[in-house]
Amino acid sequence: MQRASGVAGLTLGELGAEVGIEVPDEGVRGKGVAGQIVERALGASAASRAEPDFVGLGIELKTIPLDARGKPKESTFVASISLSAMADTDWEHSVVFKKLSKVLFVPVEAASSTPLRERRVGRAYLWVPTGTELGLLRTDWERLAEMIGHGDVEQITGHLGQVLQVRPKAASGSARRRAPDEEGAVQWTMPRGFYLRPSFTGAVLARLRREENN
DNA sequence: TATTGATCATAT
DNA sequence: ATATGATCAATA
Repeated sequence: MQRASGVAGLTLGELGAEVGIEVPDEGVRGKGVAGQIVERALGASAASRAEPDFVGLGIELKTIPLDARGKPKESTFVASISLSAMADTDWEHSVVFKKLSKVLFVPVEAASSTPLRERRVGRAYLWVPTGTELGLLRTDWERLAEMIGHGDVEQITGHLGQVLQVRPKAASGSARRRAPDEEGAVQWTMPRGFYLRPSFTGAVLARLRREENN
């Protein structure tokens, strides 16, 4: 938290220079760069592993783009899905549950009119989900996991899930992964990931702000 | 204009 | 290839 408060107010360009990461001019080339910069600045493991970023602390780091009103501009990617493993996993053992047990949200200005390098980093929030929040996540996760396990992955759209959704997560539209079909055999489908809806992360941040002021 | 589906960059 | 970091851009 001390490190996080130390980077609040800096721009991505300034912080990127400190940690040796160049900020691209084109927005399309800068996807993820805010996360990379903040990872290095705060000393996260910075490895692409299915574990929390701060392994010893069990804390997952997420930058979150906020608009001028302080609301999330985008959904928050949580984890890739091992489609073949979903049938044998329950909520408490899921990677989503593990990653969301503790999350450090680091806000970043998101107005597309502001060049990436001029966007400022905000004050961080440490989110530990309440029982209510966990219940919402669990309900969505179990519904989606059951569909995948039963071979109905192709029936899943981004419309499903009140707070947690499943959406494509791939380098291109031609990517394919193994998944169970309706008879338990293999079918090939698009890689997918779990994402938190902006309305949910917005409500979470609003709660954390309220509690800060009380 | 909000949301879903598609895509971009880096690391192992 | 597949995980991480996400945002872009077409659609509803």
